[in-house]
Amino acid sequence: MIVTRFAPSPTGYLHVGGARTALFNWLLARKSGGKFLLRIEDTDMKRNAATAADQVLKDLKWLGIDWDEGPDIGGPNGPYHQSERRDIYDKYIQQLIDEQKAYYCFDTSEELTTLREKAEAEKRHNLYPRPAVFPTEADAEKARAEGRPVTVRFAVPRAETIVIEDEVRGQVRIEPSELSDFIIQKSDGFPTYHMAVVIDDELMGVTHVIRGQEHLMNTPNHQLLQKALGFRTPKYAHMSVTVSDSGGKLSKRERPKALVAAIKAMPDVDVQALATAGGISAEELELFLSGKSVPDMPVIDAIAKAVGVHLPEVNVVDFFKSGYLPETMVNFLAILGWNPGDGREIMTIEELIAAFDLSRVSKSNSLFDRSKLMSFNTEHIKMVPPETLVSHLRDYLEEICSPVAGADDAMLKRIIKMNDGARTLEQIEQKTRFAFIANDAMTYDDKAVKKVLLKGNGLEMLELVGKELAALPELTPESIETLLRGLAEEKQVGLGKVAQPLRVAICGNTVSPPIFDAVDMLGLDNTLKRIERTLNEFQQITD
RNA sequence: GGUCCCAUCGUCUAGUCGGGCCUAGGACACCGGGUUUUCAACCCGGCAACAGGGGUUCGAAUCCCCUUGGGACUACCA
Repeated sequence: MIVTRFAPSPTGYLHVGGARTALFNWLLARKSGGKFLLRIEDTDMKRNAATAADQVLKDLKWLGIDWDEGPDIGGPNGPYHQSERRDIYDKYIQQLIDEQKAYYCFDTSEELTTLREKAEAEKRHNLYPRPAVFPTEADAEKARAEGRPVTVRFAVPRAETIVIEDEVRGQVRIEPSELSDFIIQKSDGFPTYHMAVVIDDELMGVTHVIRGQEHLMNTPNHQLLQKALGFRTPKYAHMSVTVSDSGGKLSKRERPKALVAAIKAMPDVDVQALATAGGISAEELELFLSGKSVPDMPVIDAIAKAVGVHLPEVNVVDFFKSGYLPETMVNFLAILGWNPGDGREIMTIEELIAAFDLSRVSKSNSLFDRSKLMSFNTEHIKMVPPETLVSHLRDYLEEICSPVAGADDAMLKRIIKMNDGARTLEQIEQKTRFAFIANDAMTYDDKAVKKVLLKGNGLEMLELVGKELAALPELTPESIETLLRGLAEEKQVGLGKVAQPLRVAICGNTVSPPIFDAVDMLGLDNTLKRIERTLNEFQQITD
């Protein structure tokens, strides 16, 4: 049976690169009827954030990726937090030391830095100088007593060429003479990633490791460790990196970077106001702007909102908040560096599972193309079953605290129907919120007012429309249509001349659902009030 | 610098393993036109690529070599 896993370190929100790795592992497991496990790699005590692991689970669930064993549901091979597996790792580390396959080291980090700099200056590979005779347990005790850091290094066997049989890259050969003795246990007693991953994958029965290309050069170390411990070597597949359209690897740093750039491009910046918006002090904001520190994501989001800039999405939640569907994300991430081979691109999750195949994973890096993502989202909004879309829209509206969240399911269904052809849930929300805010809370878009109301006889037309609407015996989308069309014909103008002033009067801008629906949704009373308010507000300007 | 990986339209890619079916196909973006009460959506059309140089071969996008370009790694991070 195929067993795959996703093993994030809980350092923050799940970003799209991680989501893609998780997805490929998940697809392979689901396709083959195997198992997919989740493991939290929290051996770095300095970097762990308590809530971050929960957020990653939440993001995976939103995407529809589920797991058969994991930290929240347990399983036969737990615990699934590496921090809770110390005794297991200790046992194997001791075994390697006893067998003279690993040895104690007592270097300080300063000494290691010196070693590294020396190698760099001499333009050679930084190989750790292995002692001829390994220190004993007594030596380690003594070092500990003296307060020196004690680590354990793996003595890399310098024998035959290491061959990685990679499912996507084919055979990759590495000479062991290039490999330095690497640390398997840190001075705080925790294993390093290399040690923990090898032990856990063995004990958890993992058969296929799909991970990012950045791990390719770690694989010889892992294979050597497996051999030394008498473990199996799972099948490996190293996926290409996803690069950003702003250049370089798609990384979490992109959002803060974009925000700093946007703020610096502003002519005058009220630092205090922005700091308040983000909930931090002006000093903290200054540090951020000068590149000396990076605040947490909620702070970044809040400031971006205050500034009014759209930051590039990189975390899974960012896409949620921008109105993308999980179905879109899964489809797009799957198609990034993989294809079913028959020309299909827009696919449901079920279709992806059925078609997935490691042999069709691409070797070259791919760029995260946001406009293609947008197009995928448009397609999925059309494809998804209506009930699913209603539930996605509700989740979205609640997440962004939209006034539209007050609508019931029937209303949401109607909103969706009116917004046929929308590209994102965000667009739907923006086009619909006019009907869910108080009449006097509505704001007018300057350009729209100038173009539609102040130029030509827009206000005159609006006044006329208002009078006719007030006299309408029954308000339905049909009756409004009849009225407006009749009016346009009577005045010998296009429907736009009649509809646009009305649109600006009730929505404040030129973007709205079809005007007949918009009026019907707002109701006659509110429509007339907004027309009156608009006339009052702008009539004197034209005089 | 060293080790390793990669290289087809602007972008994602099909075709590469098992050379001829490739005057290189699709999708997104872009441009032009149509439809239209706004924004979208939708329909029709168009632009556009085998990184360069050597080989091998009757024949190369496909096999080999070199160059160039891009990327990953080079931590007591994972």
